[in-house]
Amino acid sequence: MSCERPLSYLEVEMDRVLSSELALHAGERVRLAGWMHRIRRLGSGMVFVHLRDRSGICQIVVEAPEAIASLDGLLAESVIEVEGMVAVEPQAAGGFEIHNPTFIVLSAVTDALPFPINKPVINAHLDTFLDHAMVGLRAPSKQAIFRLSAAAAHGFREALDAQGFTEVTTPKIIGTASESGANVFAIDYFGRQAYLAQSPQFYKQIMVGVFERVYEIGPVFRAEPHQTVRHLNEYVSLDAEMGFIKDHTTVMAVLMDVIRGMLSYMAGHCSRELELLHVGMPLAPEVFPHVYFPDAQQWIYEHKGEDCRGEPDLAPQHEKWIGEWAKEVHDSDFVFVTGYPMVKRPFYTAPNPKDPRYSNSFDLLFRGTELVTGGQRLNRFDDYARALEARGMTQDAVAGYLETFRFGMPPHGGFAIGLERFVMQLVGLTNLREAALFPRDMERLQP
RNA sequence: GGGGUCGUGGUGUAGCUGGUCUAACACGCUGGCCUGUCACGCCGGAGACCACGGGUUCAAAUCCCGUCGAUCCCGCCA
Repeated sequence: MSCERPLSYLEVEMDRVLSSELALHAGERVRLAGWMHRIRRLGSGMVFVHLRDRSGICQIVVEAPEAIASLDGLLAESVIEVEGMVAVEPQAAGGFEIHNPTFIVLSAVTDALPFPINKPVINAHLDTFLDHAMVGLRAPSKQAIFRLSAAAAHGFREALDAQGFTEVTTPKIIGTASESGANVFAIDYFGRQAYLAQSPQFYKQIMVGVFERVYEIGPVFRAEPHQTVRHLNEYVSLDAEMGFIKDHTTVMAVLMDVIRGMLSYMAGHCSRELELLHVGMPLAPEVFPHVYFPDAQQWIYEHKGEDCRGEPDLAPQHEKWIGEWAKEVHDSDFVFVTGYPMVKRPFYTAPNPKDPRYSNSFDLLFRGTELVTGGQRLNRFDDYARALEARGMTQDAVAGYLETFRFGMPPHGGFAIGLERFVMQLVGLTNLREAALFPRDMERLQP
């Protein structure tokens, strides 16, 4: 029996140079590895290969006949290892390129891609793209979207960690369809009926009783039969919940801090992606403008001539108008709408003590689209008992949840940001599906 | 769930008031030319019985009906 020591990460990576690091190795012979992003065969003895790795793209100039021959028949996306000389070359993008290369083909591609992915614009319908997302996502412009997505989540974590929040993960398979029974997916759980969680709401509140401040990044599942550019049946929710608040305005203050944290993390770490996607940072003032729900309706009535006063909710068009108002009058791409009517909010929502028709809750609109919902929750058991009764719900269905409130819960509240929506609005995508790696909607389960 | 629009080579489109459409263009693929390309360029080539089924007509990619698929709006939500 042999007992060979596996190579460490450092040893494995030791002599691999990334395409973005050529400047550090001018005049040296280096080894690179990656995908053949593009190959241009100029006649008689000159070939340009663009090599793509996780750091970017660099150019390799091939002139030796035997090196050119080693690339025969290879199509884009072949995986190759290259050894060659780093040369200073003003003509090359970035100022450096690889000369006198030799190649090892790690994985040859001989079939044409379903559509070219090395063009500035991907020329494929969204549906076609999604059918081939496994390879389409390699396109730099598509990569950039999901690097931004990752950075947004990172910024969210960083901002909340700094405020003493603890990250938690809660079950996505749950035993009771609690919050609003109609919108959950039922699954078979060893012969019993179970459901996919449509929100970590109950668990994050429970965890406030443990940690005071918690957050969670995870998928949520909505069995809503919608077919629009801003809905998915599975999406990533950035959830936060905190105890010992004054009311929903405390939550709003934390949320503003988080949004700014997300944006500044992206600005600091994703300049390349932001530039590639032509994304301008949104206007996010120190304090986001906010408008009380009935006042928003009154404003719409007076300025847009549409009378939605008394309606329990705002329509997408109303949200667009509010967003325009915030931008024009307050130089902000973000705007809070506070005090949504209690009838439109779930049973755990805390009412406005001065006018119990309205709630201590809010939505945050980002460029005219709903991005965040949040608010203050009830925190006393008796209030829950009354709220459930008023809605004709039984305590049995949520018994475990209610135990939390029987044994002492502080005034608390929280919010949930839709990650894909955030990225969609930031980048200016026209369809939320472009902000999800493998989106799930009513029709799509693959890939 | 209600309504609108659309289905043409691998991809994106043109054609669609019926008639040399033997289906055009661009990207991709492919043969050739070019030693500085980087959305290279130039000359050739392959590849689509026009989503599927039925109907009208002398004649259908084109008009009608149905089916399937896609897409957008509304409702609902993040």
